[in-house]
Amino acid sequence: MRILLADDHGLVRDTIAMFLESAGMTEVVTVDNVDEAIAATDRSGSFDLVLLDYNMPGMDGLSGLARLREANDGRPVAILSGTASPAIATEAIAAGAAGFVPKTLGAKSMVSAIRFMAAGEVFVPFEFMQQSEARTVANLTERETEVLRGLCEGKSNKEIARDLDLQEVTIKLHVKTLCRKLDARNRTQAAMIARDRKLI
Amino acid sequence: MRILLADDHGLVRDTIAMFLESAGMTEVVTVDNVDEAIAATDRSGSFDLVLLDYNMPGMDGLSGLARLREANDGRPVAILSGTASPAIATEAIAAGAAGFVPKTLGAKSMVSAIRFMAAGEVFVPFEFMQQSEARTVANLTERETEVLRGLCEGKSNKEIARDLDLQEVTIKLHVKTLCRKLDARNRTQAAMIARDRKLI
DNA sequence: TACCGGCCTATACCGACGGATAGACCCGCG
DNA sequence: CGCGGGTCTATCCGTCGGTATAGGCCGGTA
Repeated sequence: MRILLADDHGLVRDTIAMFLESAGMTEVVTVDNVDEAIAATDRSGSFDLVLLDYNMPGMDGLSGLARLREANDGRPVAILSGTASPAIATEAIAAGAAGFVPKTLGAKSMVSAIRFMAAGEVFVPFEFMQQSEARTVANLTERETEVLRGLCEGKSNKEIARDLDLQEVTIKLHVKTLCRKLDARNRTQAAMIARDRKLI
Repeated sequence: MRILLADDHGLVRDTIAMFLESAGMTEVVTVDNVDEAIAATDRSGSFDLVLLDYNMPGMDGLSGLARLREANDGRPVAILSGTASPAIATEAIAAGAAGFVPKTLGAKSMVSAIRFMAAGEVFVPFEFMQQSEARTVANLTERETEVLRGLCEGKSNKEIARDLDLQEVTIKLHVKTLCRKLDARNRTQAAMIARDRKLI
């Protein structure tokens, strides 16, 4: 199996390459930027799999991915990254990546993943995607989060007041401060924002 | 690599087993129910990977998974299914499954997946999880979905009316029917339900 | 001690929302 | 043709939500 590995961190690149060769990959070509990667495909034909570091000279977000996909004649191109988020992984897949390999993956697992992607399947580690995406907590007090929970359940101020054993006016107050903190214009938008940012 | 394959469909079971053996698995034991699977682990020790069909005598949801996990000394046990939903897959992983293999997976990919899981990683096919989960559409008219979209953006009736070039009263009407159709008590709950059921 | 911030309560106002009812238009279908 | 469903509009009314102002309580801190 012929692999092209593009990563600008020399140490990472070389150790991965050595491991892949010892795992039985017939040829592992390494480069340290996108342009060289394209040159490599021109020189020696398309690879069974191309691994691209997400943070690398010339990548420019996902446009480097598109260029390599074209250069590799539509055969699988995957993204490799130590830092990227699940959202970026999803974008990459949507943009046609064959998979997403976080550098936290174990070496043996990486080999299996590479075989998997070379077979034409899409690979993304499950536990990586389950990461709950930063959860940008907006400095809410305990009361406010309780009220926000009620909002997200579509309750009225009166109901929330009853549930928390408070007065309705108090809930109104909290809702107002919640709207200010979350930059929402009303309770509905506050609830939607809360769900988006997963701070329920 | 020693594999235990438990599936009550004889044809599926035998073809998968033959393919796995031809792919270099040293030993593939096949059984057709949970009890026999446990007996197999007792007889010949733990396996590198156990594959359990989700719909099989004795499975009883995910309790069969728990029994096999114990019987296999904590080594990987994965779920195999042709029908189960992404939600069930997520549950299975949460319950300690090593992965989830839909029967739509290609044979070569399945072998890679098995190697991956045997290496201790959690495997779930990305495109399988992306399936947008039924999208239980609640028979909404075109207008209603437009209004619902506005609701989900936290807009007021007046704003929605302006955007759709209608009168505010009309929006009120649609909001009311939306609440009835979605079984919501107010706009906020309607918006949350819409998001949950992914019908925006 | 005095002060501050988080929390709770109260009163009051106004606009928005939710519900009911009713009339009108257009279009497809039996 | 009549009928029903979807759509838009209108009026009315009660409730709820959002804002403002003002004050009391409590725990931590300068």
